Amino acid sequence: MATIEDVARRAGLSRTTVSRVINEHPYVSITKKKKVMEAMEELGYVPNSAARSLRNQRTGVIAVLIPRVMNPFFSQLIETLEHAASESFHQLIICQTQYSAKKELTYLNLLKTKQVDGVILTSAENDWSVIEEYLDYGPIVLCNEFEERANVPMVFMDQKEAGYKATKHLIEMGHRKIAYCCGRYRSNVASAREEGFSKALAEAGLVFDERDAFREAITSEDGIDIFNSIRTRGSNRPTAIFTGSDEVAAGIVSEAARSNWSIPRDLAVTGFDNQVITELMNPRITTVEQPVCEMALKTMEVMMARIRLRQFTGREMHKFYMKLIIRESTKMQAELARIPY
Amino acid sequence: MATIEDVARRAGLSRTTVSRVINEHPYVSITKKKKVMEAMEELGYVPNSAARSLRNQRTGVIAVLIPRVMNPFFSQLIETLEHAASESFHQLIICQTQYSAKKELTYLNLLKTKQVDGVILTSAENDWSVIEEYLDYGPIVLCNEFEERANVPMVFMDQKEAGYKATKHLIEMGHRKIAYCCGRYRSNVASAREEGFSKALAEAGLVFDERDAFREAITSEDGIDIFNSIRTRGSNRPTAIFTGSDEVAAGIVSEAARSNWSIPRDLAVTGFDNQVITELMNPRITTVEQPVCEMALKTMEVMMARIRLRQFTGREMHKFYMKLIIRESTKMQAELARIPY
DNA sequence: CTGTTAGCGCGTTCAT
DNA sequence: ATGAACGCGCTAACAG
Repeated sequence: MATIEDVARRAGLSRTTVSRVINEHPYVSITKKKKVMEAMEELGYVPNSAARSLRNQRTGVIAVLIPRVMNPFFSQLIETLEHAASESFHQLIICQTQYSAKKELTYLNLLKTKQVDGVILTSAENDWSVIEEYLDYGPIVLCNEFEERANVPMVFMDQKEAGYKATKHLIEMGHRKIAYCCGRYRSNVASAREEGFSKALAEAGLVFDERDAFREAITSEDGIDIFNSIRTRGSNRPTAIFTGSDEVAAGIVSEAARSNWSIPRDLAVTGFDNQVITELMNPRITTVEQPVCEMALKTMEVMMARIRLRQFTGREMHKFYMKLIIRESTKMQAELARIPY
Repeated sequence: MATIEDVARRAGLSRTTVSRVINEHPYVSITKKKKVMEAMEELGYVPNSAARSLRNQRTGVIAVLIPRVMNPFFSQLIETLEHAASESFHQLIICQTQYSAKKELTYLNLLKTKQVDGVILTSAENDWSVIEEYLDYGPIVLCNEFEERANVPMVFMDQKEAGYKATKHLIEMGHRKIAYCCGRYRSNVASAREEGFSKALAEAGLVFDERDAFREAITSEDGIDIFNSIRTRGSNRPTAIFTGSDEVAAGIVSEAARSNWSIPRDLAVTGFDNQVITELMNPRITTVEQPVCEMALKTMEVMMARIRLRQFTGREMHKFYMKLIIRESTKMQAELARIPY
């Protein structure tokens, strides 16, 4: 491996001059600059990043913590985050917490060990008081996740509004008994959605039956189970279900078809995230679209600012809003056709 | 930030002793070891990884290059790879090439800059002759991708067999005119599948009509387009289609339902990868299952060996085999029911 | 404009 | 069993 020293010798100059060329410093004569470039070329020289990090006290790397890459919402987020990062000449490293608090801490340690300049947290597994301590070592930005007590930037969607509007839509479609379904219980995201759901119900004078709550639904298989538990229930079944995940919704729709239920007639279903699968199912699934790209861009913008200013603490809220996409899983085709566009 | 020096002072010992404790070196008395541990605890000391990398000439990080995290085949691969890496006390960094040759080179440069100890390549975008040069800087292991000329370890599935067996299944179901569909043209993976496809056709005395070839199909939307191009073709339509992607297959099945075609009666469809969606579509989709976990484990095992031995070149083939999963998109439900299990 | 020098934090001889 | 000293490769004063 060629080092900066080798390049300097070959060019007949000092390390400093070579370093200046690398870092596009002014005050280097054209001729010497050219000499250095040639030497670098000939030796196939590339700066050693560990040495640079050590010297500069920064790595140019940002960690994004997500639960799992297989979750399409998060992988879509990553797509945009990465693009934005490279625009700012930073690299992204993607860390999967697998919903494990311990793994999350392992990755937060990247800040301590100086392997990354900042951490983007999309779904906190640990209590905020635990996470907060890492702010001594670098900036943390919450994206998607939010936390009342947190003294850091937060970029998130109004989840309460999402729960509210989707549920209100179901009510407008004539449903009076609506089931609720979300992923892990203790997430702020889930509880905000539930608030919105309850608010819509309350406004319509409806009651929320705890038997209609499913709070551990993540996969399409969970959706299948939920459908069957509804189907086999004798009387007093819900006629609609709000879900916090397109995959779960797809599982419900799929299993409903196999049981010869007609959707939305026998059961109306809403999903969440507007993933590809919602358009492939039959009927297509009504869903909540999140402004993922805008959120990702804002997140990176805020992160860059924090890194630049070395300002790790300080609350900052950036709220985004959803869009309800109405399809056949909640509205009869005939009704949809009547909508002018 | 506390450094090793701070810890040494606090413990009233030398840096060397502290370093020995950190690296679990023998020849440190119990008492002093305890003292060091205490000092580290009190100061919240964490070793600086840049300094360690610089000194040790290794980072403990491995890069995995994949086209996109949103592709479920690759994200599943990553799940297992990451698990295996952490078992070997290594970290994984996930790099998306976005099918861009230029981006791929950017990431291969991580080897040159010593940011990673090795690179796992799952889908090569550049010609092998270009990639080969990076072998001067660290080990490269091909996983999923393969390349006749490559002098590195390759872990892959027999794609030709997959194309052959899936196609043979369609022939056994009575089809005589079968369409072929794959992703990007110039991939070795795709061409091996096509070889198998052609072989099955040839054995049955069937001809491969170029009008039945679709070679740019990646997304479910591509599947929709393909279905419509088949549907609107007047006569001489294929009665079955082999695809190299479950998403494309799902697009076809979905659009077929909307056009009131009956699958598999009007068109039989096979997918690839056994993704969740194949079980959610109606009918469920026949597909090829790859031994993803086994391949990931072998890949990491081989990578660790190469890193340990500092042996970057040397061909090594690890071939794995597929499993055909037959469902209703190729076989009438009545027929499937007759299969004993 | 250019070179000399002094660390960044750590691990490892080589002494003792 | 412990410590002193060197250098991994790079950049930023400082001096010219």
